[in-house]
Amino acid sequence: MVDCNDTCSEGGAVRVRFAPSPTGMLHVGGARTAIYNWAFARAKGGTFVLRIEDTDTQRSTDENTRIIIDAMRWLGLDWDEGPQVGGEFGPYFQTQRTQTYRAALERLKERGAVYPCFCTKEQLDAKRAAAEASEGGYAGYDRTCRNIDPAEAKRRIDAGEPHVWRLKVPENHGPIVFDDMVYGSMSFPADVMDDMILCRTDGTFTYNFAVVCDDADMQISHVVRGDDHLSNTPRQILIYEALGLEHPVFGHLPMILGENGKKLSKRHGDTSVEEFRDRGYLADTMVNFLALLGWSLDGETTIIPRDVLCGSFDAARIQRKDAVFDTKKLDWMNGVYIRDMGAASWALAARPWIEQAMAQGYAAEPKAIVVEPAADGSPFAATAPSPDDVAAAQAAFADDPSWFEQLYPLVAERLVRLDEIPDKLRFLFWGQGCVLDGKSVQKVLLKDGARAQEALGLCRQVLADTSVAWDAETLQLACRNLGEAAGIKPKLLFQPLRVAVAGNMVSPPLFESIVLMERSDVLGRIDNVAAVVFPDAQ
RNA sequence: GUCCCCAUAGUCUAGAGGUCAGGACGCGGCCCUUUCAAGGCUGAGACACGAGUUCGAUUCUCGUUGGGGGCACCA
Repeated sequence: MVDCNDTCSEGGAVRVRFAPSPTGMLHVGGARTAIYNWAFARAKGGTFVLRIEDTDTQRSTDENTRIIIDAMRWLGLDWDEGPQVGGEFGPYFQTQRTQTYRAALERLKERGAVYPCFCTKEQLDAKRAAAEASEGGYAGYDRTCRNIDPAEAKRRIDAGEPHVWRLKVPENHGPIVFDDMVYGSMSFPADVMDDMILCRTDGTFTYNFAVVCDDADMQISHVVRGDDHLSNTPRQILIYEALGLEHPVFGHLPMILGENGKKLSKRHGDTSVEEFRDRGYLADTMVNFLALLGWSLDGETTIIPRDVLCGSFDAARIQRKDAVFDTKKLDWMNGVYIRDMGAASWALAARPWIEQAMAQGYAAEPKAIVVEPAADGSPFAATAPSPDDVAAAQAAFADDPSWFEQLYPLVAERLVRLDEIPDKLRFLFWGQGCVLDGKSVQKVLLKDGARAQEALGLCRQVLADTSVAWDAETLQLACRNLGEAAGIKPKLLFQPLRVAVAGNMVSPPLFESIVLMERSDVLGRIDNVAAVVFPDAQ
């Protein structure tokens, strides 16, 4: 490991970049790379550049660019230069920088550091296939065109023969060495380096060439990127040397692996940050969790607010070992952040799911009591809300957002993800209807000798008494006292009420929930449930 | 085939010659409790293996094994 302070102070201002290619959504591995660059820049008072590497026109799309930028904004990784914010080293899309690559290539031609190659793709594929099949394996381009006489080459180019430009890797170069910010002293033998293609037949430029040009032109001081580029680094250094430029400091990050220890893939859960967002993980959680995958503050602290992260990010503490993405820990951390965020920001972040809960609640309303079989263990059958239900939910939220902050205490300690909200809060919006969980009905309301019907009656009596304040603590005490007088234990008194009101023996706090509902709805619901569950009673 | 990297509990990690190998997630138990949680206390659980170096290795060196990555007219 290299002491970064040395390299930083020598090089002057810290300029780092995150350079995603818009060939897909923002992958969590990419997000972590972005976080490290961002935190490093902030910790060093440097500049964080966002650059879109869209040289692969086949796979790059504007849609993906938009998604990636949105994800960066959502994560709160603000960039100082790049798309939407500009900067003096723009443009920040590689497809708009071809002139600079062309100029660089001309420079290399003048220096005799490149040569044209007339081998066709088909010829190269065939050669590679043959080499791989043979004993020695493939050892790179065989340099057929490297020794073509320059005059001859010029003749063929002028004749319009298709060709690419390759880097002429110097003979007898000696090992390529550099100090990596995380891996320390690195050394690669130069004689195994391929004469890589810099400019394709169609005149477009390859990644390795484009990054070097861009990083040089944008005066990037530290290239912090994924481990998968470690082997590319000596090739790029060769290009810097051919161009007569100093190379930046490199820092390579270990990979993020899936729970199976293999490369993270869609097969084993979500991989893009927008998928995590849509499942109700908070941006703060993602930044904290990802930051800790391969880096530690002190080995003890796990909850690290972003201001601490970008205040104390130390590249020397970046791990060299690949890390496994642990969803269980992510869930735990999200719960911590939810408990910590406060009602106002929760209501804001949770809005889509609260509206969903309401819409589903309305959809179930026709005052009908539905008993769901408990066979599959799922508490509720999904009832599809109508567009009207959805519109009503949105209107309610828009009407008085602050009302919804009252829901926070009901679920703050019970949520792992925001997308669990509908399941937990739907019952509040059922009106006088109720979707009863069959298992809960059996185990609580119809339990032998539990006096459930009596308990329900007692509670109803309290809830119907308008002289008792509609306040959670007051109602709870009044019920408790009545139950005590009747010789019914709290558990046997409250559980039946819980099932009648929430439809399930598991729910958010009972009376805290009840006081958020209309008294008439609560009483009506209890009556409706009783009528269904105890039909012969009266 | 070739080049490169990595190796502390199931997982994320602290550790940089002498530590009771520390913390976190998860898991078990107890407490709290009208459910579920949250919270508190507590328990089990790791230095991949083999040689060296050393008075002494988790820590340094080499090897083995096991993982991972690169070697494209992809990025």
